[in-house]
Amino acid sequence: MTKSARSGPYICGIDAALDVVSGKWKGLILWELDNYGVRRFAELRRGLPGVSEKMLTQHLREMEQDGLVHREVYAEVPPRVEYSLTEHGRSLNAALGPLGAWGMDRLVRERTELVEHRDADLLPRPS
Amino acid sequence: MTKSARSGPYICGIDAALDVVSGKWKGLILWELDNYGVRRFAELRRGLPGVSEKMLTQHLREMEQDGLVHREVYAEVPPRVEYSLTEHGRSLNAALGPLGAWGMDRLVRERTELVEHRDADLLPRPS
DNA sequence: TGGGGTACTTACCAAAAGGTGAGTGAGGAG
DNA sequence: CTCCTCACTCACCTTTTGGTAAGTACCCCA
Repeated sequence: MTKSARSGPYICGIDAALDVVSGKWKGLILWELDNYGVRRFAELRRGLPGVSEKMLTQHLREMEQDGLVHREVYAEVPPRVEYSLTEHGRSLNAALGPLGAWGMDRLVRERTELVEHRDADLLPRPS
Repeated sequence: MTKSARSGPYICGIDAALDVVSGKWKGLILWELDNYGVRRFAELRRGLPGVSEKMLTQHLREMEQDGLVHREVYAEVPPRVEYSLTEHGRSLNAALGPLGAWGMDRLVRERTELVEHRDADLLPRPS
């Protein structure tokens, strides 16, 4: 009961998936954890320029609740906490692959169009 | 200039893509338009139970700006406006496919776990 | 003794997102 | 004559989201 979805009900799978990745930094957290495998709190913070500590912990807790990340606490001093992706989290990242590619494509296209516009503005139309 | 991205800059493609689909109803709008091909405003409203007219127009305008949907206005009375996906929008939907599948999987798993929990609660442990 | 690092939590605030209810203006149904 | 439909727009409000700054408790380094 404590682990059920935070919102819903969902109409389709997209709904359910978007709910889990929506959050200013979640995409980047996923990407960072997938890239490095294991990361400590401060490493993540440094890897996400501009994130506040509050949001980082909040997002990590939610993703833990959602079964995406694993949190390992070592009872040392100074404290050490390591975050990594669960199997479920890794499968989410795989499912996000095509979307990421689409986004990259879009970014490239945007820049291309801007360049074209600049050229069109600079060059007088051939008469 | 008027058509550049609404936010950014983006760190990776996921970022850019999520920006375009984040919005309470955008996933459903995409799904509805992909399903039916062409939909009128009122049809979309009826297809998205609970959406407010304000949010529906707002989301449609943003998606139009982002080059995902095409808006065709017929100068008739009563007014008629038809929405459909652009090529870009259809490619986004394709890229969302795996994510949607992941989400469905997650929903099914969730229900399965609930059922397992219920069973575990109902059945006394074999001693 | 003072500063930095570890991984947080808490209170307070600002901005963004989203909902509500009204109004538009013409046509068609009752 | 009144209400409903179409596709919106607008003003106002609430909810959600995210940021800021401080505090915690202990350690290491100079």
